[in-house]
Amino acid sequence: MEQSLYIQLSEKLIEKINEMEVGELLPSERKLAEIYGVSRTTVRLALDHLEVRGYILRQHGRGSIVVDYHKSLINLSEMYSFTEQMKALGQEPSTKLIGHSIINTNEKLEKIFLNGEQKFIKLIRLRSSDGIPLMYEESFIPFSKFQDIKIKDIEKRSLYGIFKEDFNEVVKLAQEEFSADLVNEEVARQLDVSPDSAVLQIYRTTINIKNETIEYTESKADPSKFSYRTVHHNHIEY
Amino acid sequence: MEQSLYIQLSEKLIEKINEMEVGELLPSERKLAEIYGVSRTTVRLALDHLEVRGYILRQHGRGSIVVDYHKSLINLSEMYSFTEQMKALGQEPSTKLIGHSIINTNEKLEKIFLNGEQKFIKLIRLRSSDGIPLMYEESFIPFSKFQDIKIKDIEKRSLYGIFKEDFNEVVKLAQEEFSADLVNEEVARQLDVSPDSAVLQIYRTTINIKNETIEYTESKADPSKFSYRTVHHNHIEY
DNA sequence: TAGTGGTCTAGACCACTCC
DNA sequence: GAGTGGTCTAGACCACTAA
Repeated sequence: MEQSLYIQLSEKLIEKINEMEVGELLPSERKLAEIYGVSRTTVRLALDHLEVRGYILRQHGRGSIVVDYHKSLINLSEMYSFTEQMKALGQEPSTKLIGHSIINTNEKLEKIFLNGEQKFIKLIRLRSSDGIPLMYEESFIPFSKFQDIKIKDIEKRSLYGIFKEDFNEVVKLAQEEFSADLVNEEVARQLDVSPDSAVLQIYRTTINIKNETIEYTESKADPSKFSYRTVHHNHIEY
Repeated sequence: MEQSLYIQLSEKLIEKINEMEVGELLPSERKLAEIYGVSRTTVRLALDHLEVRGYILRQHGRGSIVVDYHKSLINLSEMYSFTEQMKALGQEPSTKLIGHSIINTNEKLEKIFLNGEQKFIKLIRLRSSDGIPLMYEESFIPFSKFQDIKIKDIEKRSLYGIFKEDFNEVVKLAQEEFSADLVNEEVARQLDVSPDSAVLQIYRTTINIKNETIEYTESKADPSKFSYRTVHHNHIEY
């Protein structure tokens, strides 16, 4: 599959940016268009892409400024994928499947999935990076859609990869909610933290291209080892 | 100041979307261009704006689908402003200034501000919504830039409003980090939660248009009353 | 196959920054 | 005033969805 021009251009520009210092200015949009033989529109699409991902900031009348926010970001507007994010930060992710079962629906799951599904597959996973446990995750996926999932694959492939390759379910969007909680005994043991310590609680709902909910996950992260960073751009006036 | 065409168009489209049902399709981009007498580029800019803010989803070959994610979101790519976000959710925000002092720099602040600033103004605020305390915030702003700040205004105006109107400092971008912690005695008392309960810990650094750090804030939120939601769109392949 | 959103071009004018 | 990013136009072709 041939990538679009502006994506290719943004990749070339990332290489260039990696050789530059924070605070330096990129060539102007018109110059970049000339250098790479594309229209200014395409250059702008590539720069939009880089701005959202924390490689540059743009300043009206001045230019595109190199920044390094991308280095410390778990997430910008990209989809969350533990595996991908850890690799991007130069760490070696691993997943251990602690348990799996088929459960009946309950009030909470009904409110989330809204499709009358009666049974769900529950997956309990421990996520580690460079061998250190970071997150304890309980995931729920509808049985009718994913009953043929290969349990053995779950430790080796990402859940979203399995969804796409084996079930043709493409994740379009995820909603996440952040909160905090105290650990229980089981989670404390798995994460190797003291009982009654605080954990970062993340609730994630993922939605496919047809607007159906296909996954709900509750994660508990050790706050001393895993935190979540994001960047907001100011688009509105104050 | 005249707003750009695509912003005006996006506002008109929000009115239209508010009269539609979730799941309905907007007119096609070409039709919208014709209806509103603008180019398709302008329509696309307006739709980009709406997609990022959770009003629509776009599906290649199908159309722009009305969704209501904007209703449950504390944040999309908009800047974080407690006051604005609470109002958007239909709640009445209030701020109580618990304390303020001038402090000397320390190792942590030096690493964050990186400009050799020697003194900082420290503000301790309690943020409430409809009279219920949600967040305990400690903010640090450079003394040399903001020494003339009117302390009395802080309970009445938003900090970012004061920055802009009184100091001509426009916030360009904010970085936030989410973690979790146990409350201490003072915070437990202020938030009216039991000692040793967990709080959502938020660290925020805000940066102005010249790339200078102008504020650093540590917030502790009561997780039973305040959580943080966000949406990620899938731009990459899995 | 018709219609949709996604990408891309060439060109124009405006608003802003910096000298 | 020169150069920059921001907005806008008119038009084209491609890739995808749905009937």
